[in-house]
Amino acid sequence: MLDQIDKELLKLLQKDCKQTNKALSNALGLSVTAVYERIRKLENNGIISNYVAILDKKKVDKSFAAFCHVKLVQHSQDYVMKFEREVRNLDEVLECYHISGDYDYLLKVLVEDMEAFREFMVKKLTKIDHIGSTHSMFMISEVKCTTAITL
Amino acid sequence: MLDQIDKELLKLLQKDCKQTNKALSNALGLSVTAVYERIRKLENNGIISNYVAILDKKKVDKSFAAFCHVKLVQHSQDYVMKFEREVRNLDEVLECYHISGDYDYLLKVLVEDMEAFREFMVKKLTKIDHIGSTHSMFMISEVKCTTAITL
DNA sequence: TAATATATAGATTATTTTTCTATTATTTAT
DNA sequence: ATAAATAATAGAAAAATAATCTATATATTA
Repeated sequence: MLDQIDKELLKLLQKDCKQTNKALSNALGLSVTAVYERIRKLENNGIISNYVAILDKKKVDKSFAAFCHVKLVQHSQDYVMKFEREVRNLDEVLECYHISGDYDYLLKVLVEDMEAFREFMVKKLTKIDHIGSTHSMFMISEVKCTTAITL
Repeated sequence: MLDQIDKELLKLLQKDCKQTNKALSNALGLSVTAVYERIRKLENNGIISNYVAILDKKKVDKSFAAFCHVKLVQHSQDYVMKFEREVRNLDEVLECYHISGDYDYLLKVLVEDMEAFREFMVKKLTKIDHIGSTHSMFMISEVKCTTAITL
């Protein structure tokens, strides 16, 4: 489905999606139209889901990251649905996964500082019903953070 | 530093960075030039760090996510530096954070399936020197996954 | 309040994307 | 193997967009 050229193209677009088709065509050794058609196809079949601007966390004063484990008191369909819906609406939560192990969920939370995190926990996360327990870990430093999937 | 218009603009660009300046100008009630100049400034001062294509994990057959805790045997500058350098070079590791708590690091690993994960652990991660212990959790489902920071 | 700096709008130019047509590869069926 | 059909590519033309420039308005500071 994806040939080697597509993979190379996706690698380039995952690094910088604003480079011109001309630049991409040079890098790939294709014509501009060939690149254009390949991108259009990748967009249409949903392999490329969207194009986004990535911000510098420090420069926008959101450099405090926490990872929160959450356990629900019960796992009824109802409680699960409600929790997931509410978590999706929390701006501070960038990622949330249902995971295996001692806890049910792992959340990646991004705020300005510890005080903001405390506020988030007290006023938002633990206000969600049916949360049994939580356990948080704090980011000391970021070693790697990319969105690029290697194909 | 960032006024309300900038924040609104960044929100739009974090959702879709390929919309035209015309579309942005309509949404913001500004002229195309005003939008253009604001974006240029946000790029130049590094608030926008880059523009990337986001791929559909399932469609590129990388829907198995794992979160690995890693503890080093020692925390000498040397071991730490070496571990971090090697982890950065692993394509399967999209994110790696030095964190507080029982373990030293939390890694987000993305591969095709459990077998690929096993391979990753045996052949790559645990091949890195000075790793004391690891503990992995597996994603059962993705509740939320965004790159957009709310300002 | 005047002087300076900053932000905006509208018009123009340069680039880029998109469309179109023709040609070349690749696949499929006979 | 070969002809027919399909898909991919290239180059040229048209349409859309980005980038630049000049002038005007708005805000800041001395």
